[in-house]
Amino acid sequence: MMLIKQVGVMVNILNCKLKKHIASVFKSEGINLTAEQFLVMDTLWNQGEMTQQSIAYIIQKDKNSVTQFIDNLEKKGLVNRVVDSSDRRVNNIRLSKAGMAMKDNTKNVAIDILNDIVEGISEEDLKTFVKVLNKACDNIEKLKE
Amino acid sequence: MMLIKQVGVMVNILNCKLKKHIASVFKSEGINLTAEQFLVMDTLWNQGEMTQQSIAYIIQKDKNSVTQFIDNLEKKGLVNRVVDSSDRRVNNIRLSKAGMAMKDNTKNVAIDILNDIVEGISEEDLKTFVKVLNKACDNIEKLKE
DNA sequence: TCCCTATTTTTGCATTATCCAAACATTAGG
DNA sequence: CCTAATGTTTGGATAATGCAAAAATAGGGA
Repeated sequence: MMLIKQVGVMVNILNCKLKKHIASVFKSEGINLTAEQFLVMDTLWNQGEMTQQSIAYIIQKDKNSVTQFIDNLEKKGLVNRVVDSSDRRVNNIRLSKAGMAMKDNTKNVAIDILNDIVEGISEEDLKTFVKVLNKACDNIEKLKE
Repeated sequence: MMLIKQVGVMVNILNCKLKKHIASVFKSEGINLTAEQFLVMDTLWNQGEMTQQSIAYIIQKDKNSVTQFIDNLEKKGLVNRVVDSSDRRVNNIRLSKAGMAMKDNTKNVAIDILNDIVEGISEEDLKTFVKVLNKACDNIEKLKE
């Protein structure tokens, strides 16, 4: 019972601390991205050009939020909207040269941040942690139906 | 490596889904509280009247955020600011009758939500999950120093 | 008592994330 | 063609969070 209550509170607290920490390290490293913008960039770095809809699906945000993320990334000159040649409703989001250029450094910084954060946690516990995260998300999805 | 990347993404996703789900269930149950406002109310229900600073410490938010939470809860008539008699800088936050009255129902709804969400997850995995959440938070705190 | 500093909270201002509903452009199916 | 569906944008709203400065009060010396 006590345990269950911790889940709700702690997920919220960890998420806030994590976002704040990422913002702070990114800033000190000269990386001008919010946590959410990083999620988008990371998706593009890993999987290349894709539609806003695919991005929304992968990072599990709604389309309005993604529109805004892309707006901000476009303002920063990191991505471009390219109208799809076979379906003109679709925007393909393409990394700009600047967006490409920051890939390696930013990914390294992100990996370092996460390594610092999981310091002292066993591989096994980490596996369980991710498993529970996924299961909880699935459960929430199922509750919607 | 893949595992570590999941941590950052999944914590963000779970937190969003959780907040959204709580908002939706609270709404359908006629409970007019955001997730953060609930954290404040729950703290007051459990520990009684306390200062904004103590609340901020317990729910791990900064003082500005807490000021806003209390503003909104006060507007809803759920809490009152009571100036401390021995130190007039301090506001003691006290539950109103309405704030008290919603306690049992709201706590039950919250417990039900969390039980639904951890459905199918073993007690042991849940313990590990909470342990990792706490450890990760601690790690972030230590990185600040 | 008076001054300086520390503490608790508020204010003002800004950014960001998120939501909803409606609009828009385009495509696809009958 | 026309209608329905799809991908995206827009407008309008609330909320969380951050920073810096201000306001009110307390407390410790000189």
